[in-house]
Amino acid sequence: MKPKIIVVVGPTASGKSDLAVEIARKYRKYIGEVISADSRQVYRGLNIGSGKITKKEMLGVPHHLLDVADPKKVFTVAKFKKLGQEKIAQILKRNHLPIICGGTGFYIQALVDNIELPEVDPNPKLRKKLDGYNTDKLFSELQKLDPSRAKNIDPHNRPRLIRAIEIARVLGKVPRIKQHPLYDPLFIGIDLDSKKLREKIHIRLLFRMKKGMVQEAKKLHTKGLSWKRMETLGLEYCYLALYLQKKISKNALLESIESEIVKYTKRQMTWFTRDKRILWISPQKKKAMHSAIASFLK
RNA sequence: GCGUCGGUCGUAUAGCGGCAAUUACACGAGACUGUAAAUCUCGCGACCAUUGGUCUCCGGGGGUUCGAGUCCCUCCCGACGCA
Repeated sequence: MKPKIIVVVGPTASGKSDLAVEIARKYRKYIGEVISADSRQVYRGLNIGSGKITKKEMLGVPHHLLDVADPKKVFTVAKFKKLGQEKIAQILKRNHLPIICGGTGFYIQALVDNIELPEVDPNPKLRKKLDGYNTDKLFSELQKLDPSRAKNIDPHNRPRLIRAIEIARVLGKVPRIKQHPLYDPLFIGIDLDSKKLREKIHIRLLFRMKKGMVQEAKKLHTKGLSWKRMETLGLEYCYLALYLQKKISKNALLESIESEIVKYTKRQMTWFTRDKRILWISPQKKKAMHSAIASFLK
């Protein structure tokens, strides 16, 4: 029997963190510990802007994989998967219940389904060279190395083409993706209608501005995070970086962040709705959710 | 009142006689093998359809032309300049 875990998913601002804490505290027999699955909350110092849960909001529930990386360096799915598996093992050893909670679909898939990622380290030299090629050339290069991968890959997506070539160079080809799940997951998805979600996004944004999101970004920069790097972090940090460099106005800052977040939630939903295991729960139907969890844990 | 420039698909913009009409944003749908808040694809007048077809479109009205966002006349609206 595989160990049981709970997975809480949903778009940004839907209230995942609170729900995870609630679940962690609800079942006395199973003491819950939360593992965050968020590609930005892993970084130290990205707090308000990434919507990281505060100590107070944790209500004593242990949280893992927050603040485990230096924002100056690139964190990856592979690292996340490794750390996540370690954390889950530790939690299970204590006889506690792991609750994975986050909005980064790829991270969740990697960890929960234990997908086998090709063990090929990034090769900066090769990447630099390949970056000089035009996209058609990258594609034909991959076709030569691994025709079957070339068939499935998006021929316009340069970063993916480069990574595929990088792998094929070392392994001869890009291995077919395999998964060997280690856990028995129950997926809970937070189901909010888009109007309600937009409202929450708006209110939350204003709240975070008040809490000092701009100052946070400024501080990150004085501590050595380059504007360029901050821009690649996306959403709020991207526009905060532009704003602090005086490239956009305050109005543009707020408008851009808000509309980018809305777009991001759509991309998240595109990912999540593909996973038929997810039990979608609207906030009014929490009772049904809890009874589903209770019977799952039996 | 005179003069100049301009009014194009939600917004901004291209177009200078063969056009359902460029590009960007917004919007919608979707993909996802180590940057995943990233990266990328498709659609965006309507209706049918397999390639394709039919209709309606560029401020209003009229005209020239086989054919008009595109040229001419006129009217309406806006910006700027001169009064």
